[in-house]
Amino acid sequence: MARWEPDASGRLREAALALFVEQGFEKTTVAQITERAGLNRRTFFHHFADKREVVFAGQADSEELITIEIRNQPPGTDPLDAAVAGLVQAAGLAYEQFREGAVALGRVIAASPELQERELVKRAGLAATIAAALRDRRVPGPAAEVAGWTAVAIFFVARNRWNQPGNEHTLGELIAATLEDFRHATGGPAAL
Amino acid sequence: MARWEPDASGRLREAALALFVEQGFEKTTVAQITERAGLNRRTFFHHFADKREVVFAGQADSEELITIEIRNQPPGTDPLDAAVAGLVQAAGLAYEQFREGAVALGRVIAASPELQERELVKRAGLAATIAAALRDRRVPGPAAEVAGWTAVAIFFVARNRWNQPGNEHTLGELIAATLEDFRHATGGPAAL
DNA sequence: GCGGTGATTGCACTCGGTGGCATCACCGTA
DNA sequence: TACGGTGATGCCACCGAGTGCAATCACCGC
Repeated sequence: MARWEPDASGRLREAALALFVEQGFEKTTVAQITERAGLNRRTFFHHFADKREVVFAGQADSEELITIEIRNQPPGTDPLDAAVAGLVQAAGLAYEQFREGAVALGRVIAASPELQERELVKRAGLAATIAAALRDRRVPGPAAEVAGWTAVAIFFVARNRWNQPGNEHTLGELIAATLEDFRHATGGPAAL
Repeated sequence: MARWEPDASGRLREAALALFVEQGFEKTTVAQITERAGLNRRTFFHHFADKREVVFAGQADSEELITIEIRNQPPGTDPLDAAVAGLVQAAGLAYEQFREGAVALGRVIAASPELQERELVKRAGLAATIAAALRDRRVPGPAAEVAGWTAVAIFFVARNRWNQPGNEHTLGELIAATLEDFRHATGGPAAL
């Protein structure tokens, strides 16, 4: 018989998310979380680097997947298309399943400046990953970095559209549509 | 005769930046800052919302300037060109003067994850400002948001090039060059 | 000289996060 | 069966950021 109930990390996460939904992120203390999970405050910090991390720990690290997908695009593919293809790939695995959970989490994050900060850090990491993958495809450094941020922006704009109440499309479709919108607006009549 | 030395806010900022350069952001406590400035710890938080804010308080709020400049672009101008024109305008005023100070500050920020987080928040605000200005020009919402982030990325990639040791160009020139790099890479041979 | 206003101060408090160490379950091995 | 290693958990003391509240003081207008 185990001295401790199993899956401490999972219990902490569950308790934390429930409390964040109930009373918001800032008003929830780590002590409350560990109390609900039946664990010690110190134990929380053995599983999560800080209070914010428990929110983002759930999402799979799809960065490697994205890198591979970008690398596998046919040579000569436009960098933005390649980057977006990588994101579509990752979106299929990580997002399409649990719309409900994602919406609840999104609300928690949207209500907390602290969590939005952390989300921006994640986005920056994603943009850097994409930029590195594009550089491997011989895209010049500055263009690769800008394209990385553009692809990330497309992804999150699409995710917001996907989270909208009346939405019927898949995330992949919305990513493609957002890329198209951007190209149409900026590559369009005036430029070139 | 004044009971207090004047310009408490300026003295705090000066003391803080000096200490951040000397020993880094995380290893500097607010107590050290106020001690050097000859003020009380509590007073620090009357002038700055938090420890990070003292780093960013210096930079002028050029967001209004950017909005106006974007609004003044000739009708039919490509959204990215309009956004970048706004940034070039702001860059001229805020950056071109003090290369040295900017470089030192850049190093402090680059060495501190906490400060980079805050910088990302500022960038997000900038992107939102640009997106709003573009929507005023009847650019559709999603495209405006993506273009906002792209313009911000162009700006900061250019700023990094501008901060590079051997650089001889102005920030404005580098912004234009980075936009050109991006367009060449992604609007180029494969697309369209 | 007097009252109002705003900047500064002092104090006590909460909370996030860390360091160090003890405890205990579990596992492989002798 | 005993033993030692490993990793998860618990406990305690501590630091530093940030807040709430009230007191103090300079300055300004009257």
